[in-house]
Amino acid sequence: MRKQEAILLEAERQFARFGLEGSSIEGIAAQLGISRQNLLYYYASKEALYVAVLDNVLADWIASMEELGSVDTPEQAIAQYIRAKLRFSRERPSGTSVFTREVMAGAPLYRDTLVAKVMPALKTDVKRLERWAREGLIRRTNFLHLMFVLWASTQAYADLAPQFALFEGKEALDEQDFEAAEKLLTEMVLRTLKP
Amino acid sequence: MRKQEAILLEAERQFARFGLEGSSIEGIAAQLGISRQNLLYYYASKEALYVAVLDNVLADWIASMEELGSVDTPEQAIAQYIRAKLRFSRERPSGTSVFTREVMAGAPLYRDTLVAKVMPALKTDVKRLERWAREGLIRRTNFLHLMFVLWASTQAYADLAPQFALFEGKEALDEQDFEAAEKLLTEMVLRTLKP
Amino acid sequence: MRKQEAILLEAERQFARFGLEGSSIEGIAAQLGISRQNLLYYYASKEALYVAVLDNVLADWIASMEELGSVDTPEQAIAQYIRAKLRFSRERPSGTSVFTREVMAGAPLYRDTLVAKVMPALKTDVKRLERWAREGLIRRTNFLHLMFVLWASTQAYADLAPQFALFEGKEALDEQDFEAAEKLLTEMVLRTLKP
Amino acid sequence: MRKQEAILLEAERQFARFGLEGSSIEGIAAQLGISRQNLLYYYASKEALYVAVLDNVLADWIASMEELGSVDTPEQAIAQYIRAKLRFSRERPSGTSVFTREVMAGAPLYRDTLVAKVMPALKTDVKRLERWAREGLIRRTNFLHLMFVLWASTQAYADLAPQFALFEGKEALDEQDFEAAEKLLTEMVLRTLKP
DNA sequence: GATGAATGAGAATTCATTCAT
DNA sequence: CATGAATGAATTCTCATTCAT
Repeated sequence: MRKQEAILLEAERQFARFGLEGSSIEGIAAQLGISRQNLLYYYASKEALYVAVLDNVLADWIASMEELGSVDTPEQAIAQYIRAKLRFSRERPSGTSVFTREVMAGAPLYRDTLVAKVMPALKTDVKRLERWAREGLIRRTNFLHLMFVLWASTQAYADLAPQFALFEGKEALDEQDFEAAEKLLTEMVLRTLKP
Repeated sequence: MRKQEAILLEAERQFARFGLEGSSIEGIAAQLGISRQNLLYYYASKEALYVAVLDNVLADWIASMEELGSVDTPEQAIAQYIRAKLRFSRERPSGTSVFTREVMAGAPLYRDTLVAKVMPALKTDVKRLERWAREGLIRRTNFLHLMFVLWASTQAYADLAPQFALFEGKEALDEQDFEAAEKLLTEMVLRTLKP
Repeated sequence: MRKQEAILLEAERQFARFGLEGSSIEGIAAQLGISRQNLLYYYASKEALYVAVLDNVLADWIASMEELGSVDTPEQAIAQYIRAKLRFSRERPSGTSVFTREVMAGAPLYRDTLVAKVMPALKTDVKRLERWAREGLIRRTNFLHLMFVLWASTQAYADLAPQFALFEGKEALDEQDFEAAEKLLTEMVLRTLKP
Repeated sequence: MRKQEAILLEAERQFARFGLEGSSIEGIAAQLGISRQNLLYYYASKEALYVAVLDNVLADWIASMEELGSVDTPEQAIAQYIRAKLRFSRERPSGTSVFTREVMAGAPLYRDTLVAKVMPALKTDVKRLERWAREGLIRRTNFLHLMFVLWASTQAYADLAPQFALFEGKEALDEQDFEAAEKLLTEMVLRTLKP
């Protein structure tokens, strides 16, 4: 269905910007040139639409992070992780922000999914870092908080992009910003983990 | 007035969690045990209250960051900056989050203040880092993005605290988390900037 | 058509319980496992369905009351009338209640049919009672109101059945209740009419 | 508050005629010349208003039935009961009908109150009849169902009044009808209970 | 200061109904 | 026959705000 996806994307955009309560079904439908009731034909309620948006973003996010398994060295793995996460922030800033908003609200509607799907990925990453540390490939540090910092930083290039751009005197972040961010973050982590 | 401040703090808490549209004057007043008309006596409108909250948070934030000037070495300065920002995230998580939300929405109501009051501080910090780099005290890197990363990370310990806590299996972040974060971030930045 | 009747019966059940406005085409269709559009294929509108239900109930009611003509004594006639009406209340409680609801609403959609088809039957009954009174077979009393009372009482064993059952501590009225009602009502009327 | 009562009475009238779902807050408010929101200022929701109506009717009904205690003979008691119940049907037909509608729907919102407040009164009445029977003052019969019949009949003079009037060719039931009903019902019961 | 009363604006849903396929 | 798609009309309810006291 073309239409369902269009609704999903527009809803994502508005939820990201205005939050669940700040967005209206009317506003989303209007932007798409359809009637409010027609939108409700596809998604039975605002909340259902919201959850569908989260589901959709999460699925894409998981897909985009999955390609990372087949990497040899810690350096490559870390560089790839940062690149993938930043790319997602760049290509899907709204999706990223909807998640941040949900988390900031205490994840009232998405806590279970967060625990079921996001937490395991994080735990796997931490365990891999710990294994590498045991093998002497990287220096030991607080890997969980390292992941938090990486998560927060890469996320911010979507969530806080307007502020960053404003401070740079730009309309929006551009490719150079994302390259600089990637370079810096990779540098920071690699230096931190150098044995 | 005791009451004005109480209103401000409760509003801050609710705006942080539910956003501007997700919060209601009624809800804030109810939590304080006063009538919504009485609240409106102190703050003429919801938007006025919201701006007052932002003003209040910003003033406290600026105050808490100002003590940093009189420090000798880059190492001390950076350690202090991270400590101060994390302390603010810990002690004023709601205030921090209200700001993040406002920024995520594109700062519709607070853009000018952001430019007038926050940007200069950031520019000063960046310039100081550049001076130190010229003096050979620290390694040159993209200082602006470094500040972004620091901002994002420290902010996240307020905004994403529920998620971090959830992933740790805790009810809320505790002192150890903030200490770990401070240690890790300082370590990361210092290693990044080591000449 | 099997289906038309199934629709009619399910609609009768829901109209009886929730009223015309309290019932929805969707709800009736769902109970039958068909789509609401399909239901509308058989009955062009909700109102049409409602009238069809009333027509259907009325036809069956008239049929069930018609067998009464060929009875010899007043006693037998009265006993039979009460039995027939109670049996209808028992076997077709929903149909009975749809009628009561319509009447309570002032019969906005069914007044004419009521006058054309129900009133004559009532008048016939009253006239027969008056004839018997003239012949000295029964005591004279207000026969019209007697019929009202009989109508109301027998009807109530459908309409108010949930309340009666509740007061008896039962889930629903059972055979004994209907037998008791029949016995009592017959007794009451016969004693009332004994010359 | 004059206004609260006015709302209650108008709501009673409309709920009686159109049912809970068939009535609209807008319609009730319009009839009173106030805004929909103003009505909601007094009663927080449609359901709350509905329950308030039922509470109000029940209180008045209980009050109107309470005067019956101080009566000497069964004959007087029965006559008084019928008179009181019919008077209530006459003076408060809407209140009576709201109750009937609620019961017909299976008492989804008022079952508990029905059990707590109405059932005891009925049980008391039945017990009193049984005591009189033991004392030989009245003939024994099924007193519970006798009460049901009385309830149904007297109730019908409110609920089915439009139909009765229609059958009599009147606009509405008048004093004579209620007198006839009272006379007939009393007669019926007394004859039924004559030892 | 504080609150009862009132309202305009808007938002989410529900629902009957139509139309094309 | 049956249903996916779409919409107009209501309807409940929430909420910020105003005003009088």
